[in-house]
Formats: sequence, structure tokens, C-alpha cells
Amino acid sequence: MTKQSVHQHEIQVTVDIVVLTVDDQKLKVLLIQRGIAPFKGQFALPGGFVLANETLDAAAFRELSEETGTENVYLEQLYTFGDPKRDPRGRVVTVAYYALVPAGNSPLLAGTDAAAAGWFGVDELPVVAFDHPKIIGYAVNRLRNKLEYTSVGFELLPKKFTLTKLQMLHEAILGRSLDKRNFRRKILSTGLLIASKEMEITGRKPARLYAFRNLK
Amino acid sequence: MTKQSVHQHEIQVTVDIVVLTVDDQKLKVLLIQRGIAPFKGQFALPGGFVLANETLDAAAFRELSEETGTENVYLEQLYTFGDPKRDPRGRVVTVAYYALVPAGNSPLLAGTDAAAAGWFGVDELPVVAFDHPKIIGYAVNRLRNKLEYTSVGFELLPKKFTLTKLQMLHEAILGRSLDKRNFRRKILSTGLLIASKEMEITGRKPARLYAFRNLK
DNA sequence: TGACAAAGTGTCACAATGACACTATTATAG
DNA sequence: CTATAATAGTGTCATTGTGACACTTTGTCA
Repeated sequence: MTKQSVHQHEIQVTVDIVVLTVDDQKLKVLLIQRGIAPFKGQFALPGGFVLANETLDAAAFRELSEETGTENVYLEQLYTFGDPKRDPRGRVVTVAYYALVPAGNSPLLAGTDAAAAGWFGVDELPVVAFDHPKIIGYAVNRLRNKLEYTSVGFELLPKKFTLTKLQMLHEAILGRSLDKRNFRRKILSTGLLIASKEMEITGRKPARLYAFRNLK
Repeated sequence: MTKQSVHQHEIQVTVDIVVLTVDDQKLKVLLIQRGIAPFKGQFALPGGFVLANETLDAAAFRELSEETGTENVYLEQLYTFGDPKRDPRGRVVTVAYYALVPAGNSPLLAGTDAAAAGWFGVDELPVVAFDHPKIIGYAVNRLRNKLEYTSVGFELLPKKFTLTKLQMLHEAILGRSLDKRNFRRKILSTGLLIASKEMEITGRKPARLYAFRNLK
């Protein structure tokens, strides 16, 4: 910031978004099949250019909305990737974000300029373009870490959920099973959950529904 | 990344580096006085443009070396700031890094194009240009958090140090005092320290010198 | 050799965590 | 109607981690 050249160092800046969900007991990422070169036919993260008068966060929200129809989701900046060779078309620095969406709220993928899209288990990825596999790895790591010391997990569930659902969610993300009693003790002791009076009726013994204490 | 325009969305990309040290029992940041407009005369973080064929990490290392003469330091990407109004000269996205340097290794500030430079306690900052106060805040937070669950602290000390020095370092960063026995118990139980046979002789009772177990 | 300054050391109470298995409640099938 | 299948829900114990707390040791220097 101490140099004064103005038109010399311009670079294309994009945002790419790792949209994560948990479905079918698996942590999954949203990928879009590229309709154009380079990497035509391969899958890639949703994303796009940062516009002239837009914050980075706004660009990420916009792309998420445009490409997936998803709104009102948890979105957080992840890391910025800037290897000069990461995009064969030229110098592109991408600010990666990750988003968490509840299972079932699968974005409708309306109005995308991509050929197709879908959810892929993070351990069963297809061929993925650019350095996006690395970016996905970063996001998965971040989510696993944050799960241990924050309440991000609730972002992946509907407003009301059973403790078993919450536990299965944690198990899917962490990739290991958890003790039921210890899990309940710990999660309830945080005070972040409020028990509703409703029960989920599933055909067997009904389970109590809880909600995340929404306060900041 | 699904659009194909090429020359439309170019943005200037810089790196800015929050160089931190602990000296005189205070957590301090390296600031450089700007010799040119905008914000002429104000202090700012060292930094500069990312060059055409350079990774972001390389740009950060280069700027650090050019502007401060510092090398071989701990350097980690922090966050990317891209508010369209953050730089009055135009659209500049900056990838912020933070660096940790041992006290006393104060960079010599050789060959800088800035008017002056100096270390400032993070609680006693002068008027700082751009959104750099916010960036400094991010870095301080990150360091405080990382100190609790990693070994970054060792990056701020010489190779050999006494436990009292290490404790004072932690106290300076966290901004609170720690119990001597509890601190020693905890830090020694990590197994990250190896006791050397040397003692530091300071005029009073000599203190044992320890080193960080360098392994990854 | 006495005073000073900093190094170094142990215990106890409480909280957090991990391991472990049975009972309760509902729907459904016979 | 009652037996069964399925999932919900619950408590204890041992271990470990953590915070609070004060005195002794060792060397220097006056």
C-alpha cells in the first residue's frame, strides 16, 4: 500500500463458495458442471467475479443466490487462493467462502449458466476443476474444527430438530460415532438449546423437538 | 468461475502484513509512516501489490523482506478485505497476513520507501490509515485465540528462553496475568518443550533455558 | 553474611470428559 | 390384546484437566 502505480497490477478477483449440507448421513458439497472451457464437463464450485461496487461478502451472497437460489444461509469467508497457475485463463485470485444449508433445502439451481449440478459426498467427489478440491478440503476442515467449539451445527438443521438428528449431524461431519449420553449431556449443558413442547412422531417412540437459542 | 469475461472485472490486489512482536511486556505492531497521499503522514501496515507471477504467500514474504528486512518469520494468511470504499484511490482488495517476530529482532527497516516506521502497542495505536485498524484487530484476535490451542507463542521468542519469559509473553498477548504454577504445569505437560542444560544468568538465581521441540 | 530478587515447587477442590447398558414409550403385526 | 420391534431417554464412575493458593531454594551483591 505504499506504492502508487495504478493500472499495473490488476488481477481478476472471484469468489467461490463451498456450499455444504448433510444429507443421508453424509457431508455433501454442491458442485456445478461446467458448460464451457476450460475444464468443460468437469464439476466446479459455484462462484463468479466480484463486481465493481460490491463487497466480497456481497459477491458471495449474490453468486450463491444466482447460481443456487439459496438465500438466508450461513456464509463465512474461508481463505484466499492466489497461485498464479490456478486458472489457465489468466491470473485469478479467488476468495473462497463456505456456506451451510439445511438438508432438504437443496437449492433449486434455478437460472444457472451451468450444465448441471448436484450434491456430492465430500469423500466421493467426481473430477473437480481448478484447485477446487483443495478449497473443498479447507472448508471441510474448517467446519470440523468449528463444530467442536461453536454452534455452527445448527445451521445445517431445520428450526426444530431432535437430539438424535443433531447427533447424527455431528457424526456425519466428524466422520465418527459419538456416545449418545455424553453427546446429550454436553450439548444440553451449553444452554444453546431450548426444548419445545412438540414431539416428532415417526412411527415409534416420539422424540422431543428442540430449537437453537437464536440469540447472538 | 462460470463466466467468461476476461478484462472486465480487474481489481488491484495487495497484501498487507500485521507484523507482531512482544516487547517491554506489550504486544506491538509494526507500522510505517506514509510518505505519500492518501493518508500522507499517517501510519499504515507494510504491504504492497501482488506481482504478476507471484503467489499470495510469496508476495507477503517479499513485502515483509523488502519493507522490514525481516526473514524467516512465522507468516500466516489472516483474512481478505474487499470493501469497495476501503481505498480512496480505487478498488483494492487486500489479502491480510500476520507475522510473528521475536522481540529484539526488530526489523531494521532497510530500504523502505516510507518516511519512518516503528513499533506501537496494539492498545496505543497512533492514527492508522485505511481500514488497517480493523485488520490489526483481526490479527490480535487471531493470535490470542491461536495461543490457547497451538504453539504459536514460541515464534515470538528466541530459540532458548526461560519459562518466566514464556509466561510473560503469554500474559502480554492475552492481556491478563497467569498463575505461575498452573502455567508451568500446563506448558510442560504438552511435551513441546525440551529443557536444555544451560541456565540463564541474570544476576539473581539462574533460570533454566528451554527450547521448543522443533518437530512438525 | 545478610538481604534481596527471582526461580522453582505441591495439594486440594471442582469441572469436564469418556466409557459403559438398561428402561420407557410408541406403533404395528400377529 | 399382547408381543415385538424400534427408537427415545436416562446415571454412575474413574480419569483427567483446571483454577486457587504460599513457601522454599538459590544465587548475587552490598
